[in-house]
Amino acid sequence: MGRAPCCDKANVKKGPWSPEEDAKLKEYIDKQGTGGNWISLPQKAGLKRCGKSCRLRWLNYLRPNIKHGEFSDDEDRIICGLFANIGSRWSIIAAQLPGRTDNDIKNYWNTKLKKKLMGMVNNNSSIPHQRKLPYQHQAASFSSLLPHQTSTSPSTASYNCSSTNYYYTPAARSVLTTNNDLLELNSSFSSLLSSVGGGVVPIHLQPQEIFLGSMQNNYQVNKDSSSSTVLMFGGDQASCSSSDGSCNNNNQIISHGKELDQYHDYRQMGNLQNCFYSNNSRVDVENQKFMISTGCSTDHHQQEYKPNIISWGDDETPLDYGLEEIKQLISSTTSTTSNNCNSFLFDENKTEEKIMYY
DNA sequence: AAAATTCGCAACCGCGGTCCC
DNA sequence: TGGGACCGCGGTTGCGAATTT
Repeated sequence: MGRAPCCDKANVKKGPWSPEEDAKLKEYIDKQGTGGNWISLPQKAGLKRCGKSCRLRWLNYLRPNIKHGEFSDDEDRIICGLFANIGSRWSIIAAQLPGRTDNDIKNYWNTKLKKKLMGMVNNNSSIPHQRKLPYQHQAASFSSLLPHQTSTSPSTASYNCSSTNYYYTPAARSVLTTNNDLLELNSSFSSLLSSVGGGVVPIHLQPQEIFLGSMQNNYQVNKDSSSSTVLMFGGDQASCSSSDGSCNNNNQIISHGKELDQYHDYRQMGNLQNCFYSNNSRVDVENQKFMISTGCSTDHHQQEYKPNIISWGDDETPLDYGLEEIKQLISSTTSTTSNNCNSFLFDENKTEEKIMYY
């Protein structure tokens, strides 16, 4: 009845493989092959290991043509693309990447790629001990890992900010440059924003203040100001679809309803005019944080706000995203840029009060 | 310089499907 | 045909290395 037990579990070695064990296993398989039976292999090869362990060691480390080291941009794109389509089917993804193992890809995704995808615009400076790339590097590397696409979104947005006091944090500085009174969104970040469903919000106004990034310390909004213009970036719906939302283009305020307790509607901060933001951008008044995201879920019944993609500011961004959320993000790189349905675009021929949605 | 913390990766674990007796 | 072993996969863990405090 049935087969013999695979191994004497009390008598097998566990833990890291020694070079001697590696050599034994490699030599045996080179000469004899696996024989299609991993369970009997360790005994034949003179190893005190479980067959499962031998198989894993061979497949993930010893077999020929295994690639070690950095993943290329192309590999990143393939992984992202496949993950968006099939999820964490690592063995299938690995089949598309010669020399890479499912374990390798899984580790790479969990430790680097996911964070690269989610956190590249996040200023995590408040998070202690966190290793992070320079902002420029993060933005550049992120944009390069997304699936190739063609976008009709402008690659660079410029904003006439002469006679404007503007402040931006180091996080914003990495994606914004000033050039003869023009505030420009770096092309790499601009394309990134559009690729993840965010958009550029160029407005022809005469703002008094522009705040980008964290609103901590010196970057606090002047709550008494009646003329501050605040630029925010983030994906949005093409219409005011929120059930409790409002949309007031005439007053140059685009908002999507009252926010939950800790995430106030920006308008509640004062008499701010010319406040543009998407329903996915939030200002955490209590903690004075500015957050953008390309997607969020607001459970009105549970009174819970869950930013799930990007935050920007001195904010501890949750990186523990759900599979569907990550897939949604990656998927949006193709769906939103192909039809621009989520991107803000400014129509130069229109009046300053109007923003067109495409 | 030492301790604390976090990261990265190899290896293990457990489960579901398949195979074999 | 049923029960148990095997296989392969994805999730999790453990630990050394790296980094920060």
